Amino acid sequence: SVQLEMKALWDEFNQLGTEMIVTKAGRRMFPTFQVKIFGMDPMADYMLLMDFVPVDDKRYRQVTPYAFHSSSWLVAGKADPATPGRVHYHPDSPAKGAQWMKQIVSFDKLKLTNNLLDDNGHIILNSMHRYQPRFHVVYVDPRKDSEKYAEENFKTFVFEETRFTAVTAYQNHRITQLKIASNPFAKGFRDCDPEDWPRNHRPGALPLMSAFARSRNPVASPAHQ
Amino acid sequence: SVQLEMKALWDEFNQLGTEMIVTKAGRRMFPTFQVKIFGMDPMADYMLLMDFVPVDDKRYRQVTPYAFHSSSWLVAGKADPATPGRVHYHPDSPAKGAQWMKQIVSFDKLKLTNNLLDDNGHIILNSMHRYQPRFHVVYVDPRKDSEKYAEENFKTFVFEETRFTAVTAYQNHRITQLKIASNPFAKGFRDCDPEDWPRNHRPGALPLMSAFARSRNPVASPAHQ
DNA sequence: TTCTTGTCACCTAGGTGTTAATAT
DNA sequence: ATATTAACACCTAGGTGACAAGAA
Repeated sequence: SVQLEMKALWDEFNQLGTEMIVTKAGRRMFPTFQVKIFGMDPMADYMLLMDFVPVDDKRYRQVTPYAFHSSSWLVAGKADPATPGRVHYHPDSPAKGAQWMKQIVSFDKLKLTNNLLDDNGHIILNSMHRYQPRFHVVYVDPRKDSEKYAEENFKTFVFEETRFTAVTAYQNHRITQLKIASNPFAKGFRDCDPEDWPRNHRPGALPLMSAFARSRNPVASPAHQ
Repeated sequence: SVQLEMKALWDEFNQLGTEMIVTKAGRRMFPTFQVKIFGMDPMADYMLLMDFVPVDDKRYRQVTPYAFHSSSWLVAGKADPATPGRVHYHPDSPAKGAQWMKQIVSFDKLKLTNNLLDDNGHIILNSMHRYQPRFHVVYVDPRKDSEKYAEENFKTFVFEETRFTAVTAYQNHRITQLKIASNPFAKGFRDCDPEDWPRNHRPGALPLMSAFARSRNPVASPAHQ
């Protein structure tokens, strides 16, 4: 069995409608997909991997800018042609069950891109489409004709609270604020509670949102030469 | 067969008498021990590891400060009691031969410590003693009674130019300068040739040494109160 | 006196959202 | 009008030798 780590945080994002940035160079997910695993054979080898499947066949649109705080999306038509269905193997694969079970397994090397020609092995997604991450455990069968048992050596786990919309820029300002509040790498954009987060964070108690229009980069205004 | 990477740099250090810092928290080696590997069975599993053996049974002493530029050492007596003979497994172990051969194998996670009670799995060495790094390749024998074949499934490689003296502070100023000149993390201490190194570096052409007594930290000179 | 320790400024390396400019 | 890109300030995380103070 598998337990999703940081479930409370995932739930908080999911309630607002999680968005994940995709870039040409590849962007990590936040929250990071992390799991605790139970019930493996400690001595057997396993491969761990993830893939991403479309939640529906729709393409989404930004809502009018003045509803930026809203979490609503407009359906903009049918989905774009499917992207190459890549998978991401956890870099420690293959490893023994004992190794996988003795600590949290973190997919923090996984990156999302919208570059259809990506050759860094990143996961390719269509922006403005919704995706469901999936987690797969593959038992490395020592038998010679292991291909025949592929079916039974394969187990898939889906956590619906990890669904998200791929975007090139955040659409919902509350998602932006929750990312800033909870991702250590975005600390530079925080306004308040320099020490209250994430130590004393209770899920459900949302952080104070900062004023919308605060300029934090007074430098470098090339001013349209 | 195995080929040592950055051999020219190792030679340059070795000529001066390589020193490696050991600290309580653990310090990486520089140069980093890196190898290219040839002739493995691409489909077989291997473990790669390193250990460190004393070069002699001597303890060394600092020479008088006014000979700081010299690379000479005084023998200070017999070696201290041997440290726990730890080994460092390359973190990617075990992996297929194909995986090991397709790129340079770098032991950049290996750290040296002088803390006999270290529980971070670092290599424990005695300061002021000389050591020879060794590189071992272990074939993971799929046979049930693999223990019996341990002898033949084991191969050791020694590069004498990687010998060094463990120290808590550099003894030879020319070693310090060569470290500063060639280690990217020490760039803050460089005086000259901000771009000539290491791009245009030819082994044998030693970098210009900076003036000995140049204060780069004008702050905090308590001046012997 | 010789050696070790802990702190520090200064780097490398790379993950954030912001912003202005560009593309569609 | 909407979506994407690239440069950037500002972080996290951690690897350097210098230095002063402490230990042996």
